[in-house]
Amino acid sequence: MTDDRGARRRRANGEESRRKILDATVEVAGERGYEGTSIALVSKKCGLPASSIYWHFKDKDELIAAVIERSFDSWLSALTLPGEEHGQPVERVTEMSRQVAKSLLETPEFLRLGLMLTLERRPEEPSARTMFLQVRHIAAQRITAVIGDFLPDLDDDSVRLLATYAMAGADGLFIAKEIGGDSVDLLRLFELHAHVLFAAAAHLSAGAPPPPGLLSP
Amino acid sequence: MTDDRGARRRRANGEESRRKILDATVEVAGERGYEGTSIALVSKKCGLPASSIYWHFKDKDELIAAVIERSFDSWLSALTLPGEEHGQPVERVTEMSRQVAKSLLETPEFLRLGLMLTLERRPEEPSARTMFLQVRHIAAQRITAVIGDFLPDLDDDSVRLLATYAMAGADGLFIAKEIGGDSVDLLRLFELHAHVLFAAAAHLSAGAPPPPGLLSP
Amino acid sequence: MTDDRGARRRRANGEESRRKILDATVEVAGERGYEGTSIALVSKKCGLPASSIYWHFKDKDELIAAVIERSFDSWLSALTLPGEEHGQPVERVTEMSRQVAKSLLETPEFLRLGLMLTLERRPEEPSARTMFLQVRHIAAQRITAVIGDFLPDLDDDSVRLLATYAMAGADGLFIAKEIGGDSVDLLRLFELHAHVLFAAAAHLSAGAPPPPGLLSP
Amino acid sequence: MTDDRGARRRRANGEESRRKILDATVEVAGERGYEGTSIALVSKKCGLPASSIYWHFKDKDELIAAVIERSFDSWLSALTLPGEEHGQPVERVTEMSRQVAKSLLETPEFLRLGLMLTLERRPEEPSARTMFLQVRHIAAQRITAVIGDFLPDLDDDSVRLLATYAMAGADGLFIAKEIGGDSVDLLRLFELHAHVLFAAAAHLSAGAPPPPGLLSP
DNA sequence: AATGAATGAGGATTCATTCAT
DNA sequence: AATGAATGAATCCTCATTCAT
Repeated sequence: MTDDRGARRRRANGEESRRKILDATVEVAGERGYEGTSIALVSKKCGLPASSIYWHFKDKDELIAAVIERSFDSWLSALTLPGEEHGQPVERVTEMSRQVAKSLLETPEFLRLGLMLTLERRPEEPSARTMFLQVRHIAAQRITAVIGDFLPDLDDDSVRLLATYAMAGADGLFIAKEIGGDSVDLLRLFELHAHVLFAAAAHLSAGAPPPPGLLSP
Repeated sequence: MTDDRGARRRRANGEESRRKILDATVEVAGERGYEGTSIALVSKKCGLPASSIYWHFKDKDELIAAVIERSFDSWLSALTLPGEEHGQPVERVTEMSRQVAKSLLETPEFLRLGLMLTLERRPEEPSARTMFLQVRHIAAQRITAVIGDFLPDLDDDSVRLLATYAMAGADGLFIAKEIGGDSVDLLRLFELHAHVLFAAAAHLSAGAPPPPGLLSP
Repeated sequence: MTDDRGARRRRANGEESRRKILDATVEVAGERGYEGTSIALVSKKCGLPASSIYWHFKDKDELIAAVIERSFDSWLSALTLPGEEHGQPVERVTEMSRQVAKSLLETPEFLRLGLMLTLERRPEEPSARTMFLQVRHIAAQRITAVIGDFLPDLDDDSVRLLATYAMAGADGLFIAKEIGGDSVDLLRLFELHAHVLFAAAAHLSAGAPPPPGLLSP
Repeated sequence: MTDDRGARRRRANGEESRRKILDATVEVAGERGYEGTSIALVSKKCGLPASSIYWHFKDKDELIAAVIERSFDSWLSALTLPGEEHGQPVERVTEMSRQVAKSLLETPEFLRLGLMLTLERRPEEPSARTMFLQVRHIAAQRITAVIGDFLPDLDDDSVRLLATYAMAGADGLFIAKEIGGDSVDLLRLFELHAHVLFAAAAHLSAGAPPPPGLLSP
């Protein structure tokens, strides 16, 4: 049995190698961004020679795009959103926020790398960046759907605005956590964010000048 | 006279060269981040040879730190905050938000580069990153002061939480604008953000007073 | 029956694969020479994985040698030389020239690749080069034979010189065509070459100091 | 004095370095062609690190183009063509041929590399190839001029044909020498070539006047 | 008869930086 | 105050080839 393992080690195993490469790449790219990710470093981290990486991925760009894709998938699946059947809006949105906060605490590489790619404005858009914007678009659509569901009276424009604001808050809070470290209570901030979204919704549906103090108890 | 002029010229050129280098660097670094900024590219953009850049700046790290510093200064000076004497809280905060939104639209390189540096988690913290965190800390203190001023009843913890939330919103909205481009109405979003901050304040001050120490580790 | 067909199919595929590889290699090597021909490129062109190429050919050197060999064969067979029985020398040589010109127009890869290999002076003579020199030697012998046949009075040295000159002309004209493209009338040039060979023969048989002006009308 | 030399060695000397690089490159490229010429090999031959080569030349392509240009110049200047004032046509052309033969024996790298580039048909024409074709075009014009001078009665088409034939002969004989080595008497072959050109001229001017337009497509 | 996977060596080129002038 | 030239380390990527299946 143990002998077998030794043999297996020597045997080519594409699937596993691919996984090892991706694992190493998330780690490196999540720390250092697109340019900072060198094939040599990934190679060292995953134990495979650089040329083997090129067997599995056309080039660095495709490698990082693959990382984004996989990270998003695993991040999404880590997000066990509450069913739609129970609970009141406030509680459900709060629960969602909590889920997102937790997932960002557990797998921060996905968003960190994605935001780094987003902020880069290089001439030749790397496909990794495009990939992130795509998966982000998917997330945005989900949020829009949820908001439209919860607040059926809101016009489309306001729904979109609210969705943008919701995502922006998540991005910003994530960054705050990255900077502040342990001194930042991400869960509480996300709770606040959830609460506040209702205020925003009220503000938007009430139309211009929302009566101040409406939201305070 | 002519000698004097020649001398002045030469000295002036020194400063002009420095400026040209910094100008080129904001452009490049704002597009490509820390690693993506190469001395050769900066050299090509500013027309001066690479070795001249090293006459003005010790190394790449110091160059980018200088860029951050200068960008922050010019960003701050573009921020003509309203005096504290007039207006109601709501209006004043709204006006502040508008100012910030406008400044981010005008000089986005500062925050873009800063956030890129922030997200990078490289082993040897470049002083450019540290520089950004410092200037960001200054900004955070100002916001905290303003909030404490407006809402004197709020406990310190809540003020800090609110300040964090305020900055996070700004960061997130900036990113949303970077991604969405013209389809994102940054001014309106910042207005919403201002409103929302009051709701958050209300939530924090009225809601079950947060157990002290919850936020600090 | 069906089994048989399956078996035959499989065996036939072996040969077909070999052919596909050779086809791809002529194309690539005719364009880029020995060094410029990469197994990866050939693999992409023929659709078979690189390792399959190594099943059919020991290494790159042998692959290109095989290409040379096959190209020479097909070039030779495209060369329907006139029988020795009929016609006068002038006409027969002219016809030969025409044939050679036509064959070079139809399958230029053979000579192009061959000349590329010839001009390369690398330390370790690749067997591909040797192969070309061998087949070239065969061609040279044929020409020598033909010349000796036509001009029995010529001494061996002069025959060899003439043969060399004949081949050199063919090579040079081929190159001229490669450079000049459509603006070069290869057929007419080869006709001229044939004519001129007789003048050369006359010059050589007349012995040293050829009477100047003998050839002018 | 000797000390000075030691110091000079350490001192940067662009002109000399450039020359050393070019010298090394002719040697390598003349032997191995475009693809076979590696920057590492050139670096080793000239003693300068690879990165220094990139200070003097944008890339490999430009380096080899520069080699072609310089080689052609030095080849041309090695060609001490006889003055036009004295001698009979036959002798003058014979002398010219001898000069060309000698120059090709002395500096064969120029034509060898040039022909190698010529034969390559890669998609992205390297500028080195273009450069060779340009200098070759200059040479062709000179030959055309000389022929037109010597044989004023010849129509333009025939002059061009003859010039093409003359150059083709030179190319072919050069290749014959490359293949045959010492067994090939290049000087005698070039003498033969000179003679033959007169025969060709006679053939063209006396023979049925070529139908005009025959050569143009 | 074929191929997916692996691999070390080497390819061209760019990097940040230095140094003599 | 500036710069032409140099340099070693690193960059991404391709090379020819092998091997287990």
